[in-house]
Amino acid sequence: MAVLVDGKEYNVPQGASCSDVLKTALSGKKFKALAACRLNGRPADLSTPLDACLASDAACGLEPITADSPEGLEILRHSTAHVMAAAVKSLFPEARVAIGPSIENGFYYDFSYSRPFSTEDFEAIEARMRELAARDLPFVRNELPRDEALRFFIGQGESYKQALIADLPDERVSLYACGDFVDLCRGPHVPRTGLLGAFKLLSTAGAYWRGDEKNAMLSRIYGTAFADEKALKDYLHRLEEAKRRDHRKIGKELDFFAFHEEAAPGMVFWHPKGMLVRTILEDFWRREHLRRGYELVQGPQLLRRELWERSGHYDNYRENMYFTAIKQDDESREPEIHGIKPMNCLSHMLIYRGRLRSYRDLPQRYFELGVVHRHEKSGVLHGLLRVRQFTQDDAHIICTPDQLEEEIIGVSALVRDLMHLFDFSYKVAVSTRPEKSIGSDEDWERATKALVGAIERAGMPYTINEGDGAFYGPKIDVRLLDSLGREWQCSTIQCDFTLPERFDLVYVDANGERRRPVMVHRAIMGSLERFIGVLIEHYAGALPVWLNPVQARLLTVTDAQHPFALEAKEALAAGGFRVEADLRNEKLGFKVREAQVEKIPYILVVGDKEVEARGVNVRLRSGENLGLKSLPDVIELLRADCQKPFKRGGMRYNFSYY
RNA sequence: GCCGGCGUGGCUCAAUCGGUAGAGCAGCUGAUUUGUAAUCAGCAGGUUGCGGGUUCAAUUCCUGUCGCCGGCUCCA
Repeated sequence: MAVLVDGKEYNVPQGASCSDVLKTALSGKKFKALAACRLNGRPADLSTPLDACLASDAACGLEPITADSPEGLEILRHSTAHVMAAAVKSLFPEARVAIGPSIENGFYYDFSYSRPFSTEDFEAIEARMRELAARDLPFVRNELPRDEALRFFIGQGESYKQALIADLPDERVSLYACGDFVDLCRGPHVPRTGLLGAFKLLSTAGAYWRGDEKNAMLSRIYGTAFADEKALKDYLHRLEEAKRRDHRKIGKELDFFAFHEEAAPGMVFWHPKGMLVRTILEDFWRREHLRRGYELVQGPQLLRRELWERSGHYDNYRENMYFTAIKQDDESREPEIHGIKPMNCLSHMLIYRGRLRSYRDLPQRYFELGVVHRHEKSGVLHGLLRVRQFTQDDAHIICTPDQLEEEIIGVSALVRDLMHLFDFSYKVAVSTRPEKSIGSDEDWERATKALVGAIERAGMPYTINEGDGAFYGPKIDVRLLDSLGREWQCSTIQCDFTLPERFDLVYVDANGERRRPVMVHRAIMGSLERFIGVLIEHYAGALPVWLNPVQARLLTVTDAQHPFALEAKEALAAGGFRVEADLRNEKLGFKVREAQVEKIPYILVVGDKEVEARGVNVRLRSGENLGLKSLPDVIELLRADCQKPFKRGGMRYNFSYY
C-alpha cells in the first residue's frame, strides 16, 4: 500500500499502523521527538490501524506532530497522565480512577482511595512511571460497544468509569490499554510509553467528582510533562520566577500593605507606600472618568434591610452579606437590621430616582470608587486578588434602550485604553442568556446584540460563553493573565433589566410618556485591590514611574554633600516628582542596594564631583548608569518616563504629587 | 465551605527519639565619613496562633478552634 508523507510516497504493508508508516517515512530522522501525526489536519491515532485512519480520506498527507508543538504536548501530557494512573494502580490496586486530562501546563488524574495521596507518594509513583516508560509498552486502542465496555469496567470495579460511560452518547467507545491498565479514553496517545518526554509530579489536591461540591472529594495528582528535560527545567524555572513575583511577597517587601489575620481576615491594611500607589491610581481614574462624561457620586455603606429585600439581594445573596443589628430602645421590638453593601447599584438608583428624569437627561453615568464587603468562603481568599472588603471602580449607566450600544462602545474603549496603558494581555468573553433568567426575549436579544456590536466595533477579539450571563442580563467579562498564567476577572460590563423594574426607574420620553430605562453595571479595574495585586505581579514590583511611590532618591556619599542633596531634592519636588534623600551615614554600596531592593526608578548619587558640577549621577533600577546629569535634565527624564505609557493612546497624564 | 499541608521574635528560618527556644536580616546604641547591591561591635526582642488533653516533662504527641498556603467549588 502506498502512502503519501511529506509529499513523498512510501510503501507500507497491508494492516500497518500509523506509527509504522511514520517509522518508515522517518527512518533515520529523530523519531523520538515525534508524539503523533496528523492526517489531513486531524490528529491521527498512532495505535489505530492505518486503514481506519485513511477510511475517510483517499489521498492522505501524513504530517508529523512534534512533541513540542501545542498539539503534541497535549497528547504527550495526556499519555503521561495515563502512565501515572497505571503506576498508581500498580502500586495501590485498591485505587479507583476518575478522569485524567491534559491541562494548560501539564496534566492531572483524579483517584478515589482510602486515603488522599500526598507528595510523599511521588517518589514511588514516579519511579514506577519511569519503569513503565523504560518497558516501552504500546498504547493499544480497542473500540467496543458501550455495553461491553460497561461490563468491563463493572468487572474492574471502576465505578467512576461506569458513570462516565453512562453519560456518553456514542454507541461504541474506545479503550486504551497500556500494560495492564485499561482506561476509557478518546485518545489520541503516543504510540509507546518509550516516547514519553520528561515528566514530574508537582502537587496533590482535593477535587470534587465532576467539579460539583455536592459530590465526593477525590484525590488529585497534578504533574507536568515536556518533550525533553530542558523544556521541563525551563518550565520549573518559570514557576520559581512566578513565585518570586508573587504580589503577597513583594507587597510585604516593599511595605505596600499587610494583613492582620487575627483582626480582619481577608481585609487589607494599606501601608503608606501602598496607599500612595492607590491614591495616585484613584486620582488618575477619577479624572479619566470625569473626562469621559461620568459624574462622581457616593452612597452610604449601610442600607436598611428592606432595600436589599426589594433588590433581591436578601433572597439571593444573603449568605455573602454582612449585617448589623441595632438594638431598639423598646426591648420587645425586633432589632433594626442594616445590610452592609456588597454592591453599589442600589445607592445609584436612589440617586437617579431623586427626581423625575427626562430623556434629555440620559444617559446618566454615575461613578463611585465603592467600598463593598462580601463574606467570601474562607478557602477562597488569596492576597489582594480575592478579599472580603474591596473597592470597585463601579459605575452605573442609566440610558434609553437606543443609547445602549453607544454607551457600551464607550465602556469598551475605556477597557481597551486601560489595558494598553499597562500593556496587559487580556481575554474578552460575551456571556449570553442562562437557563434560569428573567426578562423578555426581545430585551435579551437587543442587549446581547448591543454588547456584541459594541466590542466588534471596538475591534476586540472575543469569545461567546453560551448561557453564562447573569440571570438579569448578558455581560462582557475581561480577564487578565497573572504571572502564573492564572486568569483574573477584572472588567465586567453587565446589562440589567431587573433593577430598573424593581425600583421603578423611569424617564419621560419625547411624547411625555414614562418609559423604563436600561441600566449597565460596569467596573473596569474590577477591584482596586485585585488590580493593584495584578499590577505588582505584572511588573514584579517595579511599577511604572508615574505610579511608583518614590520616583527618585538622592544618595549622598558623605555628610559633605547634604546641603546640595537637599537643594536637589527641593528642585525635583518642585518639578512635581516624589523624591527622597538618603542622608544616612552608610556606605554608598549599602544605600544603592536598599534603593535597588525598593525598586526606586531613579537612583541619584551625589558626591563631591556632582556637587561641583551642580548635578547628579543617574543610576536606573535596571542597573544602567546614565552618568552625570544636570537637575533640569533629570526632571526632563522623569517627565518623559512618566508620560511614556500614556503615549500608547486614550489616557491622559496631567498630575503630580510630592 | 470541602481535601491536603503548615502556624516558632517585625521578616526568613533552626531546635536529634518529648528534656524546657537559637540564628541571620530588620530595630536600637556606639564606632566608622565611606563612589554604585550588604562596614564593625554591642544591646534588646518569644506565654512557640489560641483552648483542652496525655506525660514527671509538650514547640514536639492527641483533640478542638482560629488563621495561612496549594487546589476544588464560587467570584471583582
